[in-house]
Amino acid sequence: MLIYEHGVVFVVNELLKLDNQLCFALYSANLALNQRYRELLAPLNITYPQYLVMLVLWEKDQLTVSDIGKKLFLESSTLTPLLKRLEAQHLLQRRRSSQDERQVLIHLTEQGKALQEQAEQIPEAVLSATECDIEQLIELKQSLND
Amino acid sequence: MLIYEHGVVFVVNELLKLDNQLCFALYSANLALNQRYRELLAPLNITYPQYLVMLVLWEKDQLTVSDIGKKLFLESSTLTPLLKRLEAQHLLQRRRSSQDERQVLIHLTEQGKALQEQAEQIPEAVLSATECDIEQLIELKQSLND
DNA sequence: CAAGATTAAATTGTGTGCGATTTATTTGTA
DNA sequence: TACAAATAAATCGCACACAATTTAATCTTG
Repeated sequence: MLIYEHGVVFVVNELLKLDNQLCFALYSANLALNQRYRELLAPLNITYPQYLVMLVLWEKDQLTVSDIGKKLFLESSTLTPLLKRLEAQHLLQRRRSSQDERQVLIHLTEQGKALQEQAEQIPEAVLSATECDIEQLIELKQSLND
Repeated sequence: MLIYEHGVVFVVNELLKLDNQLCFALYSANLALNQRYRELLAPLNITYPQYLVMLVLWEKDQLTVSDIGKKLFLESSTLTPLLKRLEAQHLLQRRRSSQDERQVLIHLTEQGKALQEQAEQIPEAVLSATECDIEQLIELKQSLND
């Protein structure tokens, strides 16, 4: 900013432009991802966030709302209604913990467990098919979560 | 799937796992992005999608709703209410085209134009600051938009 | 043990997003 | 020129997503 002032300003502007493009790429990639999963999950009658919750529960059952929230970076204000919808579909049940009545334990129903097999038969991978650089995105996500 | 059946199944499973991780990385990176922009844009009193619309209009004014939709991959059902909110903030105006009364032309107000300078003074870049691989994500976005 | 602090979910209000449909206008064509 | 098809926005219903607040239970500390 001292001698090469114009140059520095230019570089900063270019960086901002690139940054905008980059963030927009992420934003619109996410839109496309949702679109893709909407079709893919239509036979299961669940949305992508609901699918994520099911993935978490298939991995480990009997979690609390905030356990799930920590794993998925979601607030109870998002999860509570979402979980109620999954409960309405008989995929899981919500029950107050007897140890700590503040907590609500989420556990899969038989139907919820059965859905896993159906989900595994969803044919193709969504992103891997596009043969993109994989590790980099995961690193990107890591650095975003700072 | 013929001779190395178990091996293939394993590879497919691993691919699906990786795919889930990758999509989740994208999903949660997008959550983090929104979070970051929420803070950044708080002084301007606009959301990230609203900011994207303003970016498009700063680049080229007098676009129709579907012009903006094509650039941002958004439907009129998303844009119409969003544009009404920006109009309510006096950042733009909506006017039926006289050439084609079906179209609605969006044009910036003086206040909307003035916001650009304020936006440029938003200090740092959001993503570039994390020094991630940049080209790769843009490529990823390209392949997602197939 | 009682009162305030903390914690876990739920609730409320606002703003995306999109599929499906509707309304109004324009285009195409018989 | 009339009338069906196509197009552009808008509307409606549903599902996230989160900030701010509320409710209920538990913990802490005097």
